[in-house]
Amino acid sequence: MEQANEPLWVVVGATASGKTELAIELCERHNGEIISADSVQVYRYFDIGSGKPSGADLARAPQHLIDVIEPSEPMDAARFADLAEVAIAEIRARGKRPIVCGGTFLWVRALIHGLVPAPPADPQLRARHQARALEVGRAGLHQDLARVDAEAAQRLAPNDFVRVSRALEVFELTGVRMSEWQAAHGFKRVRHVARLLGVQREKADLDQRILARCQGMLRAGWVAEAEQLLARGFGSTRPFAAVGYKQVALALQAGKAPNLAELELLIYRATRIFARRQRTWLRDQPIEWLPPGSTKL
RNA sequence: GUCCGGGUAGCUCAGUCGGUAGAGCAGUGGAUUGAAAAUCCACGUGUCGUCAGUUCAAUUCUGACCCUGGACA
Repeated sequence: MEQANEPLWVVVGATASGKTELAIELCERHNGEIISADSVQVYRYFDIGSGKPSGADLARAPQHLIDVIEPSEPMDAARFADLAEVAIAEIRARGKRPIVCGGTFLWVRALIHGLVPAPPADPQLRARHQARALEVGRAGLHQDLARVDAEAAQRLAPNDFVRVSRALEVFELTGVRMSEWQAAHGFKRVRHVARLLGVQREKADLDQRILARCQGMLRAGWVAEAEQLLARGFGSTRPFAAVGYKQVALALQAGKAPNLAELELLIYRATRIFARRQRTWLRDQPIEWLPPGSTKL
Protein backbone atom coordinates (compact mmCIF):
# COMPACT_ATOMS: atom_id res chain seq x y z
CA MET A 1 0.00 0.00 0.00
CA GLU A 2 1.16 3.44 -0.91
CA GLN A 3 2.46 5.66 1.86
CA ALA A 4 0.38 8.75 2.44
CA ASN A 5 3.13 11.16 1.51
CA GLU A 6 4.74 9.14 -1.22
CA PRO A 7 4.98 11.09 -4.45
CA LEU A 8 2.35 10.79 -7.15
CA TRP A 9 3.76 8.86 -10.05
CA VAL A 10 3.21 10.52 -13.40
CA VAL A 11 4.17 8.83 -16.64
CA VAL A 12 4.89 11.30 -19.44
CA GLY A 13 6.32 11.16 -22.94
CA ALA A 14 5.50 11.99 -26.52
CA THR A 15 2.57 10.49 -28.32
CA ALA A 16 3.22 6.88 -29.41
CA SER A 17 6.25 6.65 -27.15
CA GLY A 18 4.79 3.79 -25.15
CA LYS A 19 3.60 5.67 -22.05
CA THR A 20 0.58 3.50 -21.57
CA GLU A 21 2.56 0.28 -21.79
CA LEU A 22 4.94 1.53 -19.12
CA ALA A 23 2.09 2.70 -16.91
CA ILE A 24 0.36 -0.67 -17.19
CA GLU A 25 3.52 -2.50 -16.23
CA LEU A 26 3.98 -0.21 -13.26
CA CYS A 27 0.42 -0.92 -12.21
CA GLU A 28 0.99 -4.64 -12.39
CA ARG A 29 4.13 -4.45 -10.34
CA HIS A 30 3.00 -1.87 -7.82
CA ASN A 31 -0.69 -2.54 -7.36
CA GLY A 32 -1.66 0.55 -9.30
CA GLU A 33 -4.47 2.07 -11.29
CA ILE A 34 -4.08 4.51 -14.14
CA ILE A 35 -5.49 7.99 -14.33
CA SER A 36 -5.43 9.05 -17.95
CA ALA A 37 -4.46 12.66 -18.64
CA ASP A 38 -5.55 12.75 -22.23
CA SER A 39 -7.66 15.51 -23.73
CA VAL A 40 -9.19 13.30 -26.41
CA GLN A 41 -9.60 9.98 -24.67
CA VAL A 42 -11.80 11.67 -22.04
CA TYR A 43 -14.50 11.94 -24.66
CA ARG A 44 -16.83 9.08 -25.39
CA TYR A 45 -17.09 7.67 -28.92
CA PHE A 46 -13.73 9.05 -30.14
CA ASP A 47 -12.12 5.66 -29.81
CA ILE A 48 -9.91 4.61 -32.68
CA GLY A 49 -8.19 7.90 -33.44
CA SER A 50 -7.51 8.75 -29.82
CA GLY A 51 -5.77 5.44 -29.24
CA LYS A 52 -7.90 4.34 -26.34
CA PRO A 53 -6.61 1.31 -24.45
CA SER A 54 -7.69 -2.11 -25.65
CA GLY A 55 -9.78 -4.52 -23.63
CA ALA A 56 -6.63 -6.51 -22.97
CA ASP A 57 -4.93 -3.39 -21.59
CA LEU A 58 -7.87 -2.63 -19.35
CA ALA A 59 -7.84 -6.18 -18.03
CA ARG A 60 -4.26 -5.67 -16.91
CA ALA A 61 -4.85 -2.32 -15.23
CA PRO A 62 -7.93 -0.17 -14.61
CA GLN A 63 -7.88 3.23 -16.33
CA HIS A 64 -9.81 6.24 -15.13
CA LEU A 65 -10.94 9.42 -16.86
CA ILE A 66 -11.46 7.77 -20.21
CA ASP A 67 -14.94 8.00 -21.76
CA VAL A 68 -16.23 10.25 -19.00
CA ILE A 69 -17.35 13.27 -21.05
CA GLU A 70 -19.86 13.78 -23.86
CA PRO A 71 -18.24 15.41 -26.89
CA SER A 72 -20.41 18.49 -26.58
CA GLU A 73 -19.84 18.87 -22.84
CA PRO A 74 -17.50 21.63 -21.64
CA MET A 75 -14.17 20.22 -20.55
CA ASP A 76 -10.96 21.90 -19.52
CA ALA A 77 -7.79 21.56 -17.51
CA ALA A 78 -9.38 22.62 -14.24
CA ARG A 79 -12.21 20.15 -14.57
CA PHE A 80 -9.67 17.45 -15.34
CA ALA A 81 -7.76 18.31 -12.19
CA ASP A 82 -10.95 18.06 -10.12
CA LEU A 83 -11.91 14.72 -11.64
CA ALA A 84 -8.39 13.42 -11.20
CA GLU A 85 -8.37 14.54 -7.58
CA VAL A 86 -11.45 12.47 -6.89
CA ALA A 87 -10.05 9.46 -8.74
CA ILE A 88 -6.78 9.66 -6.83
CA ALA A 89 -8.60 9.74 -3.51
CA GLU A 90 -10.76 6.78 -4.47
CA ILE A 91 -7.82 4.71 -5.65
CA ARG A 92 -5.90 5.41 -2.48
CA ALA A 93 -8.93 4.62 -0.38
CA ARG A 94 -8.91 1.20 -2.01
CA GLY A 95 -5.34 0.78 -0.89
CA LYS A 96 -3.94 1.07 -4.39
CA ARG A 97 -1.44 3.33 -6.07
CA PRO A 98 -2.67 5.99 -8.52
CA ILE A 99 -0.47 6.40 -11.58
CA VAL A 100 -1.16 9.37 -13.82
CA CYS A 101 -0.36 8.77 -17.47
CA GLY A 102 -0.95 11.04 -20.39
CA GLY A 103 0.27 13.49 -22.97
CA THR A 104 -1.84 16.52 -22.14
CA PHE A 105 0.74 18.29 -20.08
CA LEU A 106 -1.24 21.39 -19.23
CA TRP A 107 -3.73 19.09 -17.56
CA VAL A 108 -0.95 17.35 -15.65
CA ARG A 109 0.36 20.72 -14.54
CA ALA A 110 -3.10 21.77 -13.46
CA LEU A 111 -3.34 18.63 -11.33
CA ILE A 112 0.05 19.07 -9.72
CA HIS A 113 0.12 22.83 -9.23
CA GLY A 114 -3.41 24.04 -9.77
CA LEU A 115 -4.35 26.95 -11.98
CA VAL A 116 -5.04 30.61 -11.44
CA PRO A 117 -8.30 30.85 -9.43
CA ALA A 118 -10.15 32.53 -12.27
CA PRO A 119 -13.57 31.42 -13.50
CA PRO A 120 -13.99 28.99 -16.38
CA ALA A 121 -14.69 29.89 -19.97
CA ASP A 122 -17.72 32.00 -20.75
CA PRO A 123 -19.09 30.98 -24.15
CA GLN A 124 -20.89 34.29 -24.63
CA LEU A 125 -17.77 36.34 -24.04
CA ARG A 126 -15.78 34.11 -26.37
CA ALA A 127 -18.39 34.47 -29.06
CA ARG A 128 -18.21 38.22 -28.59
CA HIS A 129 -14.42 38.13 -28.92
CA GLN A 130 -14.74 36.11 -32.11
CA ALA A 131 -17.09 38.67 -33.57
CA ARG A 132 -14.89 41.50 -32.42
CA ALA A 133 -11.83 39.91 -34.01
CA LEU A 134 -13.74 39.53 -37.23
CA GLU A 135 -14.58 43.20 -37.09
CA VAL A 136 -11.28 44.77 -36.01
CA GLY A 137 -8.91 41.87 -36.58
CA ARG A 138 -6.94 39.87 -34.08
CA ALA A 139 -4.60 42.81 -33.65
CA GLY A 140 -7.61 44.92 -32.73
CA LEU A 141 -8.66 42.46 -30.05
CA HIS A 142 -5.10 42.43 -28.80
CA GLN A 143 -5.31 46.21 -28.48
CA ASP A 144 -8.50 45.84 -26.49
CA LEU A 145 -6.53 43.66 -24.11
CA ALA A 146 -3.63 46.10 -24.00
CA ARG A 147 -6.02 48.77 -22.76
CA VAL A 148 -6.98 46.76 -19.68
CA ASP A 149 -3.95 44.52 -19.16
CA ALA A 150 -0.86 45.90 -20.83
CA GLU A 151 1.39 43.30 -19.28
CA ALA A 152 -0.58 40.35 -20.55
CA ALA A 153 -0.88 41.95 -23.97
CA GLN A 154 2.84 42.47 -24.11
CA ARG A 155 3.48 38.83 -23.40
CA LEU A 156 1.02 37.57 -25.98
CA ALA A 157 1.35 37.60 -29.73
CA PRO A 158 -1.49 39.57 -31.35
CA ASN A 159 -2.33 36.50 -33.40
CA ASP A 160 -2.62 34.23 -30.40
CA PHE A 161 -6.35 34.58 -30.35
CA VAL A 162 -6.98 31.83 -27.82
CA ARG A 163 -4.85 33.40 -25.12
CA VAL A 164 -5.75 36.99 -25.93
CA SER A 165 -9.42 36.10 -25.67
CA ARG A 166 -8.88 34.23 -22.41
CA ALA A 167 -6.95 37.10 -20.81
CA LEU A 168 -9.67 39.51 -21.84
CA GLU A 169 -12.33 37.15 -20.59
CA VAL A 170 -10.69 36.83 -17.18
CA PHE A 171 -10.57 40.58 -16.76
CA GLU A 172 -14.11 41.09 -17.97
CA LEU A 173 -15.38 38.39 -15.63
CA THR A 174 -13.44 39.35 -12.51
CA GLY A 175 -12.08 42.87 -12.90
CA VAL A 176 -8.70 41.40 -12.07
CA ARG A 177 -5.99 41.31 -14.70
CA MET A 178 -4.80 37.95 -15.97
CA SER A 179 -1.21 39.11 -15.52
CA GLU A 180 -1.90 39.77 -11.82
CA TRP A 181 -3.47 36.37 -11.29
CA GLN A 182 -0.55 34.71 -13.00
CA ALA A 183 2.11 36.66 -11.11
CA ALA A 184 0.47 35.72 -7.82
CA HIS A 185 0.01 32.09 -8.80
CA GLY A 186 3.13 31.22 -10.73
CA PHE A 187 2.58 27.45 -10.33
CA LYS A 188 4.34 27.78 -6.99
CA ARG A 189 1.97 25.75 -4.92
CA VAL A 190 2.45 22.00 -5.01
CA ARG A 191 -0.80 20.10 -4.66
CA HIS A 192 0.91 16.78 -5.27
CA VAL A 193 4.56 16.00 -4.98
CA ALA A 194 5.08 14.33 -8.32
CA ARG A 195 7.57 11.81 -9.53
CA LEU A 196 7.79 12.29 -13.27
CA LEU A 197 8.71 9.20 -15.25
CA GLY A 198 9.42 9.75 -18.93
CA VAL A 199 9.62 7.26 -21.75
CA GLN A 200 12.79 8.01 -23.64
CA ARG A 201 12.93 7.30 -27.36
CA GLU A 202 15.11 8.19 -30.34
CA LYS A 203 13.39 10.50 -32.77
CA ALA A 204 13.69 8.15 -35.73
CA ASP A 205 12.27 5.38 -33.60
CA LEU A 206 9.38 7.54 -32.49
CA ASP A 207 8.63 8.64 -36.05
CA GLN A 208 8.44 5.04 -37.10
CA ARG A 209 6.05 4.22 -34.28
CA ILE A 210 3.92 7.24 -35.12
CA LEU A 211 3.64 6.09 -38.72
CA ALA A 212 2.82 2.55 -37.71
CA ARG A 213 0.17 3.81 -35.34
CA CYS A 214 -1.45 6.03 -37.97
CA GLN A 215 -1.55 3.12 -40.36
CA GLY A 216 -2.98 0.83 -37.74
CA MET A 217 -5.72 3.29 -36.80
CA LEU A 218 -6.73 3.83 -40.40
CA ARG A 219 -6.81 0.09 -40.98
CA ALA A 220 -8.90 -0.31 -37.85
CA GLY A 221 -11.62 1.84 -39.38
CA TRP A 222 -10.84 5.35 -38.26
CA VAL A 223 -12.49 6.90 -41.31
CA ALA A 224 -15.72 4.98 -40.74
CA GLU A 225 -15.70 5.98 -37.09
CA ALA A 226 -15.27 9.62 -37.98
CA GLU A 227 -18.02 9.35 -40.56
CA GLN A 228 -20.42 8.04 -37.93
CA LEU A 229 -19.42 10.75 -35.48
CA LEU A 230 -20.05 13.39 -38.11
CA ALA A 231 -23.41 11.83 -38.91
CA ARG A 232 -24.28 12.07 -35.21
CA GLY A 233 -23.64 15.79 -35.31
CA PHE A 234 -20.34 15.88 -33.45
CA GLY A 235 -18.58 17.66 -36.30
CA SER A 236 -17.99 20.89 -34.45
CA THR A 237 -17.18 19.44 -31.04
CA ARG A 238 -13.82 19.86 -29.39
CA PRO A 239 -12.34 16.42 -30.08
CA PHE A 240 -12.87 16.83 -33.80
CA ALA A 241 -10.17 19.48 -33.71
CA ALA A 242 -7.70 16.87 -32.48
CA VAL A 243 -4.80 15.61 -34.52
CA GLY A 244 -6.06 13.19 -37.12
CA TYR A 245 -9.77 13.68 -36.56
CA LYS A 246 -9.33 17.10 -38.09
CA GLN A 247 -7.64 15.67 -41.16
CA VAL A 248 -10.18 12.88 -41.55
CA ALA A 249 -13.09 15.31 -41.25
CA LEU A 250 -11.52 17.53 -43.87
CA ALA A 251 -11.02 14.63 -46.24
CA LEU A 252 -14.62 13.53 -45.79
CA GLN A 253 -15.84 17.05 -46.31
CA ALA A 254 -14.20 17.03 -49.72
CA GLY A 255 -17.03 14.76 -50.79
CA LYS A 256 -15.82 11.58 -52.36
CA ALA A 257 -14.02 8.73 -50.69
CA PRO A 258 -10.85 10.03 -49.07
CA ASN A 259 -7.50 9.15 -50.56
CA LEU A 260 -6.16 6.94 -47.81
CA ALA A 261 -2.50 7.22 -48.74
CA GLU A 262 -2.71 10.99 -48.72
CA LEU A 263 -4.68 11.02 -45.49
CA GLU A 264 -2.15 8.78 -43.85
CA LEU A 265 0.64 11.17 -44.78
CA LEU A 266 -1.26 14.20 -43.51
CA ILE A 267 -2.05 12.57 -40.19
CA TYR A 268 1.47 11.26 -39.80
CA ARG A 269 2.89 14.74 -40.31
CA ALA A 270 0.39 16.39 -37.96
CA THR A 271 1.20 13.81 -35.31
CA ARG A 272 4.93 14.39 -35.66
CA ILE A 273 4.39 18.11 -35.19
CA PHE A 274 2.34 17.35 -32.11
CA ALA A 275 5.10 15.11 -30.76
CA ARG A 276 7.57 17.91 -31.31
CA ARG A 277 5.47 20.30 -29.24
CA GLN A 278 5.28 17.70 -26.52
CA ARG A 279 9.06 17.35 -26.57
CA THR A 280 9.40 21.10 -26.14
CA TRP A 281 7.01 21.07 -23.21
CA LEU A 282 8.90 18.33 -21.40
CA ARG A 283 12.34 19.60 -22.26
CA ASP A 284 13.36 21.26 -19.02
CA GLN A 285 11.28 19.29 -16.57
CA PRO A 286 12.74 17.18 -13.79
CA ILE A 287 11.91 13.87 -15.40
CA GLU A 288 13.45 10.49 -14.71
CA TRP A 289 13.90 9.27 -18.26
CA LEU A 290 13.57 5.54 -18.69
CA PRO A 291 14.49 3.57 -21.79
CA PRO A 292 11.50 1.83 -23.40
CA GLY A 293 10.84 -1.52 -21.80
CA SER A 294 12.72 -0.57 -18.67
CA THR A 295 11.72 -2.59 -15.65
CA LYS A 296 13.79 -0.66 -13.17
CA LEU A 297 10.92 0.42 -10.99
C1' G B 1 3.46 15.27 -85.92
C1' U B 2 1.03 20.35 -85.25
C1' C B 3 -0.91 24.13 -81.88
C1' C B 4 -1.31 26.13 -76.87
C1' G B 5 0.19 26.04 -71.70
C1' G B 6 3.91 24.91 -68.06
C1' G B 7 9.21 23.59 -66.21
C1' U B 8 11.50 28.75 -60.01
C1' A B 9 12.85 26.09 -52.35
C1' G B 10 11.57 18.96 -50.29
C1' C B 11 6.00 19.87 -52.38
C1' U B 12 2.14 23.42 -54.63
C1' C B 13 2.90 27.84 -56.86
C1' A B 14 3.72 33.54 -57.17
C1' G B 15 7.18 36.98 -59.27
C1' U B 16 11.02 39.70 -61.76
C1' C B 17 7.93 45.94 -67.70
C1' G B 18 16.20 42.83 -67.91
C1' G B 19 19.88 44.52 -62.21
C1' U B 20 20.69 36.63 -59.63
C1' A B 21 13.73 35.86 -56.21
C1' G B 22 9.15 34.94 -52.13
C1' A B 23 4.40 32.87 -50.25
C1' G B 24 1.71 28.61 -48.37
C1' C B 25 2.71 23.69 -46.92
C1' A B 26 6.66 20.45 -45.18
C1' G B 27 11.18 20.69 -41.93
C1' U B 28 13.84 22.66 -37.35
C1' G B 29 13.73 25.39 -32.74
C1' G B 30 10.59 27.95 -29.12
C1' A B 31 6.22 29.63 -26.21
C1' U B 32 2.27 27.49 -23.37
C1' U B 33 -2.19 29.28 -16.26
C1' G B 34 -10.14 26.50 -17.57
C1' A B 35 -9.86 25.61 -26.19
C1' A B 36 -3.82 22.44 -24.91
C1' A B 37 -4.15 16.49 -29.91
C1' A B 38 -5.96 23.64 -29.16
C1' U B 39 -3.45 28.33 -30.15
C1' C B 40 0.80 31.11 -31.37
C1' C B 41 6.16 32.85 -32.42
C1' A B 42 11.00 32.43 -35.01
C1' C B 43 14.15 30.41 -38.93
C1' G B 44 13.94 30.97 -46.55
C1' U B 45 20.76 30.85 -51.46
C1' G B 46 17.53 27.94 -54.66
C1' U B 47 22.53 25.39 -61.26
C1' C B 48 14.80 30.11 -61.54
C1' G B 49 14.87 22.81 -67.32
C1' U B 50 19.56 22.66 -70.84
C1' C B 51 22.57 25.03 -74.49
C1' A B 52 23.36 29.19 -77.37
C1' G B 53 22.17 34.44 -78.92
C1' U B 54 21.14 39.77 -77.82
C1' U B 55 22.85 43.00 -73.70
C1' C B 56 27.30 46.45 -69.41
C1' A B 57 23.94 42.76 -67.13
C1' A B 58 19.42 37.16 -68.66
C1' U B 59 15.81 33.44 -64.10
C1' U B 60 13.27 37.46 -67.03
C1' C B 61 13.90 38.91 -74.11
C1' U B 62 15.09 35.57 -78.74
C1' G B 63 16.22 30.66 -80.85
C1' A B 64 17.04 25.50 -80.57
C1' C B 65 16.66 21.30 -77.67
C1' C B 66 14.86 18.21 -73.46
C1' C B 67 10.80 17.15 -70.07
C1' U B 68 5.58 17.65 -68.90
C1' G B 69 -0.06 18.79 -69.23
C1' G B 70 -3.99 19.69 -72.67
C1' A B 71 -6.20 20.22 -77.56
C1' C B 72 -6.00 18.81 -82.67
C1' A B 73 -4.33 15.19 -86.03
